[in-house]
Amino acid sequence: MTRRDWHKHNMRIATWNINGLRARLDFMKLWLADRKPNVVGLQELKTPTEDFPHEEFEALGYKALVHGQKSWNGVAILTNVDAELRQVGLPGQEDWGARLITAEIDGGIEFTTVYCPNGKSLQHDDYANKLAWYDSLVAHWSAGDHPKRVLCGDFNIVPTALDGWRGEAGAGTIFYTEDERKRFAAVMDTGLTDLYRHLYPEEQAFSWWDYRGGAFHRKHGLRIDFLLGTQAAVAATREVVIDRDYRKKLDGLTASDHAPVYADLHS
DNA sequence: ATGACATAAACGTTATGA
Repeated sequence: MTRRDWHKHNMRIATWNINGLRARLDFMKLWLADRKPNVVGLQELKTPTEDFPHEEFEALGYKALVHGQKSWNGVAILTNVDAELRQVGLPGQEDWGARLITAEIDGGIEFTTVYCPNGKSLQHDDYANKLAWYDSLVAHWSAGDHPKRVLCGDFNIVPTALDGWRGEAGAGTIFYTEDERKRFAAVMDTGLTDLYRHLYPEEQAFSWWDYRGGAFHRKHGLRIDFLLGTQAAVAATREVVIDRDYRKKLDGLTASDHAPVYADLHS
């Protein structure tokens, strides 16, 4: 079996909010070499598209499709298999940052990664914008059609009490509001399943911890980074890992405040 | 206590993040 054929049957896909591509480059290389993912959705590049360091990833066998911008936001798809760009930006929401990119992956997966708006606070205009951005995401996603689709990224919503360290006490506060949870449910209702939660219905596992106040060690985290898939993707999923070891400092390098999340798919 | 950390920005202070 050639390497190309192997990838048609076994695919490791991932999502990772890296909190600054240029600041995280050396750390990312260690993770890529260790976990060897085939497709990675990245969020929060904080880098203009034209400054993306393609050669650094090409040296590791990856090419990148990039939707960046200066200072903030920015998404990309890294692949070591063939991929074709399908969509750059969320239609109707281009003014709210570089937050969506889609590629067709060799082997038959349509792969989209998103960096959903944070919202800042319930009183802030960004909160209403966050809800509107989700409405646009649902409309855009519903207009598409592909048998094997993955929507992954940093969703900035805590879907259930189990997914946030504050549990039921968080209800009604930002990330935990009914309005946000309705939007997340609307995304799921387009025919998507949370790959981690599907395999581990009762586990409490977080993908983000605040840098401040020793949140990681105090287990004050949130699960806000998701790999969502259609039934064909769910059926192919063999394992899902929230890679919390890579939320820790490594060889003196600072980690992102988000852990990578990856899934192994077989077909 | 709106702090704590970390990142980027023609910057030594401010905006953003979740």
